[in-house]
Amino acid sequence: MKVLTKKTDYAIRALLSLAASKGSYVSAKAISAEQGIPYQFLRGLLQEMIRHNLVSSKEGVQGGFMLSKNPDEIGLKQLIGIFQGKVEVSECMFRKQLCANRAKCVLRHEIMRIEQVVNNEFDKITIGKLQRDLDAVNALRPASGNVEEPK
Amino acid sequence: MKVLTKKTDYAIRALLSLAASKGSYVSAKAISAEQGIPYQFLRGLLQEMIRHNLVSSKEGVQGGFMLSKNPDEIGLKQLIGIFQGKVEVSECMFRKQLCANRAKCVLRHEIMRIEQVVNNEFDKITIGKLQRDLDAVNALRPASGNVEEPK
DNA sequence: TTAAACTGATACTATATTGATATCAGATAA
DNA sequence: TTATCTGATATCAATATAGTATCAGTTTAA
Ligand code: FES
Ligand code: FES
Repeated sequence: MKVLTKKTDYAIRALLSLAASKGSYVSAKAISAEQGIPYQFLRGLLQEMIRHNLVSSKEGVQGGFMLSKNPDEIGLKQLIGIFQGKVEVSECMFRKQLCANRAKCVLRHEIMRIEQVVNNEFDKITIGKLQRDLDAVNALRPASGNVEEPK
Repeated sequence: MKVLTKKTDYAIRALLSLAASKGSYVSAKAISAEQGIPYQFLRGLLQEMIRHNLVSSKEGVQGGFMLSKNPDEIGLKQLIGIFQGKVEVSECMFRKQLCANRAKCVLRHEIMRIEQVVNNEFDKITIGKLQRDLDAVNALRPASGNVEEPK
């Protein structure tokens, strides 16, 4: 059970790159290099995020992408929604007859409760929060961009 | 994002069938009919559950399957672990170099917290609990096995 | 004593999802 | 006026999910 797919993972990283260069355009190429994301794959993600009004773009030389929202207004819940589809219990409830009385279905009820909890938690994690957390960590080891790779 | 795949979904239902016939063997055919689970698919699931000591079997005529544990000792967390692989954050941490200092990685940290919560919640939901909840619901509408299908 | 009702074990197929590339047209700045 | 960008698609490969088929062996009961 994978919580975050590559798409969401990459999208978060890309947004963190954009958040770090607030106010100026960053090219897909630059983000790709910085975050190690396959270039064309990233392009697709950025276009998807344009459609959802998370970023805006500028074409041509020196063009690129920029956040079109406050980083605190971009939550993981939304990103997961965009790139993985919203959290679903299971498709059991779509099979007619088999789950009669689904309004009272116990299993469904229990899992929707968990769904709630998860969504709430993911909603609290925003790009802004991650950015600040990241800054805090970087402040502790101010030297190079890279530290020793843990086992 | 699908929380429960068919495998887990079906496994839960099968276990509920077994729990309802405590002490006697129930054939895969019977479970398949009762729960609307594709026969051969179900067989595979049952065998997998034997390997994990959740059920035991008896071959031949009048053979079948039986719970080999107390229903309260079978939690959804374990079932998800068996049929969907244990909950993982994302595979980002396996790509060497890209996530240096992963011990302090913010995103990873946040998501592992959620992972904890989810696992705890899933662990609380056992076959025994579902069975009791189910009984309670059935007690409210004691007549036929089926009620009107909600829209 | 044998046929029907079972499970064990495995191989296979189909479909969907995920991850990744490739192309070409058009915009823009130097 | 060309190199650097994005827009928009089309395509492809790898993996995961869902479901089917087959055959061997066990057990019960007629
Ligand atoms: S609605 Fe499907 S298991 Fe209940
Ligand atoms: S360990 Fe991979 S994003 Fe942090």
